[in-house]
Formats: sequence, C-alpha cells, structure tokens
Amino acid sequence: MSARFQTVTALIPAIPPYNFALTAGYATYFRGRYGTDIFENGAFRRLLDINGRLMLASLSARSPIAAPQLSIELTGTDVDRAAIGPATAQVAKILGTGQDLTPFYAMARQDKALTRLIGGLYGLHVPQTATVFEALILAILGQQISASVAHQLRTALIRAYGPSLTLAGTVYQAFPHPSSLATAGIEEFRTLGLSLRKAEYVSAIARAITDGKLDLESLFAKPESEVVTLLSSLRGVGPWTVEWLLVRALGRKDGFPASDLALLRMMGTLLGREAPVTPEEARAYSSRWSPFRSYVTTYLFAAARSGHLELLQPDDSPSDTEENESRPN
DNA sequence: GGCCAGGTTCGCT
DNA sequence: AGCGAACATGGC
Repeated sequence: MSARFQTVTALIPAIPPYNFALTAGYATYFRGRYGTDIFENGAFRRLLDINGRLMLASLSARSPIAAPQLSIELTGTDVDRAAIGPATAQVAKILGTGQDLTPFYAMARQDKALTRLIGGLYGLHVPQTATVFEALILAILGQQISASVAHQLRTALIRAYGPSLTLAGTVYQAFPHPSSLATAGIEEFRTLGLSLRKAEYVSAIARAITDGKLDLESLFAKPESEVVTLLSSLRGVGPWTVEWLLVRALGRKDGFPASDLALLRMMGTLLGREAPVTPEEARAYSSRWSPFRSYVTTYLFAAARSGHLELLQPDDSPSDTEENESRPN
C-alpha cells in the first residue's frame, strides 16, 4: 500500500521585522526537535491536521528580516489547492507571522533593562500553539518539574496518542486529539510517567471536551476576564497556567506568568540582582512593560533557552573581564 | 542520596 | 486567608 503523495506550495508574508530562524527556533525550544515541531537545516516542519487530513508543512525563508516571506510546501495523500488556505493560516499562527513588533520595540528601547535583550533577539515573534488544547495539555505536563522531565513527558504523550504520517521513511506526528486522550485510561498516562494528579487533569479535560461540556478553542475570541474565569475553573489549572496560555495559545500581548520560577530567576539577572525576584516584585516591576509583557516573557525565555544568557546581563556593568583584549581607542 | 525543577490541589490551623 | 505536604522523575 504505497500511498501517493501530492505536494503544493505557497508563500506566506510576515510583518517585518521577522526573524524566521529565531522564531522557529523558539517553537522547538532551540533543540531542533520538540514535541510535534522540527527545525533543522533551516526548515521548520510540522505535521498539520486540517479537518482530519494529515499533511506535512515544510517552511523556509530566503528573504531578509526586513522583507520577510516564508515559502511553504504541503505534502500528503489528500492535498490539493483547497488545503492551502487553512494550512497556511495555521502555520502563520504557529509562527506568529501576523504580529507587529514595532510598538513593543518602541517601548523596549526606552527601557534600560530590555535594550540588550531585544537587540540580541531582533525579529523574534511569539510562536503560538495550533490549538488551546495543545497548549493546555503541554502546560499541565510541564508544571513544577524540570524542563528535561517536561520534555520527556510531552514527547511520550505525543508518541503514544498523536496521529502520524510516514514520509520518505520519517515518521511525523501531530498533537493528539482530545478524543484520543479521552479514551486512554489514567493508568496508561501513568505508565508514561505522569503523576496520578496530572493523569487525572489531562483525562478530565479531554473528556469534558469530547462530552461537549468544554470548548477551549472558543476562548481565542473571548475577553480576558472570561478566559481567566473559565480556565481557572478547571482542575489542574492555576494562575501560572492561565498566564502561560494567554502568552502561548491565545495571542494576548500582556500575559505574564509571575510565579514562574525560571522567569523569576531571569528577571533577577536582568535587573542585576544576586537572587531571583519574588513573584510580587516581578508583578510590580513588570507593570512598566505593559501592555507588551507577553513579548518580554518570550524574549526572556528565548535568551535562556537559546543559551544566550549574556542577553540578560545588565548593560551598564563595569565589565572588568579577566581576559580583556585591549581594544583600540 | 537529597534536593530542586518553567505549579496545583488538598488538608490543616 | 495562609501554610505545608504530596506529587513523578531526571539531573546535579
């Protein structure tokens, strides 16, 4: 049963400045592969599920940051021109091509602590998840534990329950449907390494969706107050998860997970402190970044994930380095 | 081996 | 209201 594949191509414009490599890198945690997303050899790939049809999207950018254009190639057994619209819309959302950074940059240039940070990450947009469901499940899996354990759990869940398509010998996987997670048992989740609690949270959320009692995707168009109320009512969702989804799934500009341990450490460094800031300090200080705190959050995590911690160092430090090469002038 | 990780819930004061 | 314990598991 050799499937016959079709391929179609299109172009996606992005609002400049747009740095494709940085944005696709962020979406894959600068690891090359993370979860359903792959960024290798300059190409971002992800298996899309467009109304039940699986197709691989492969994206690349040739054009400069100031005049960005992404080329997309769709490959699958059921791909035709009609798939281009919905597929490009989904990828454009995932890679944040429609975001306008200009107002954020105008604010950040006036802010001493942010200047170096944004300078080193010029053109980074905020990647979004394809669905609110995906962001929520990933967030729950990542609560409290280290980034490496979170990576393991997320990978295991996607491998076990995500739809897959094999192309040229490579297996690609999309994020699991709510129905797949709803029919899986708590015990199955536990064998993947989830705690009993996380297994219960994921199971209950998936079942609520398939039962028609919960419509996460409708939150995208809802005002923030409603989003917060509904998400907070779910077991397993606290303040951190709500803020994380505002940033990562709902396209809000001013989300800020003030209780995030990593964020508190990064802010401490950014402000030239020895210790992490407290959640209260973080919240109070961050008000000056409003209404662009989702971008600040993303840029902080990008600096940490990409290993460029120097972007967090204060700019005005005297900087007496041991190996100082004498510089002219 | 112990403690901490990109939190949240639950049970006690 | 506020505080502490439990939770899974890899890494230091």
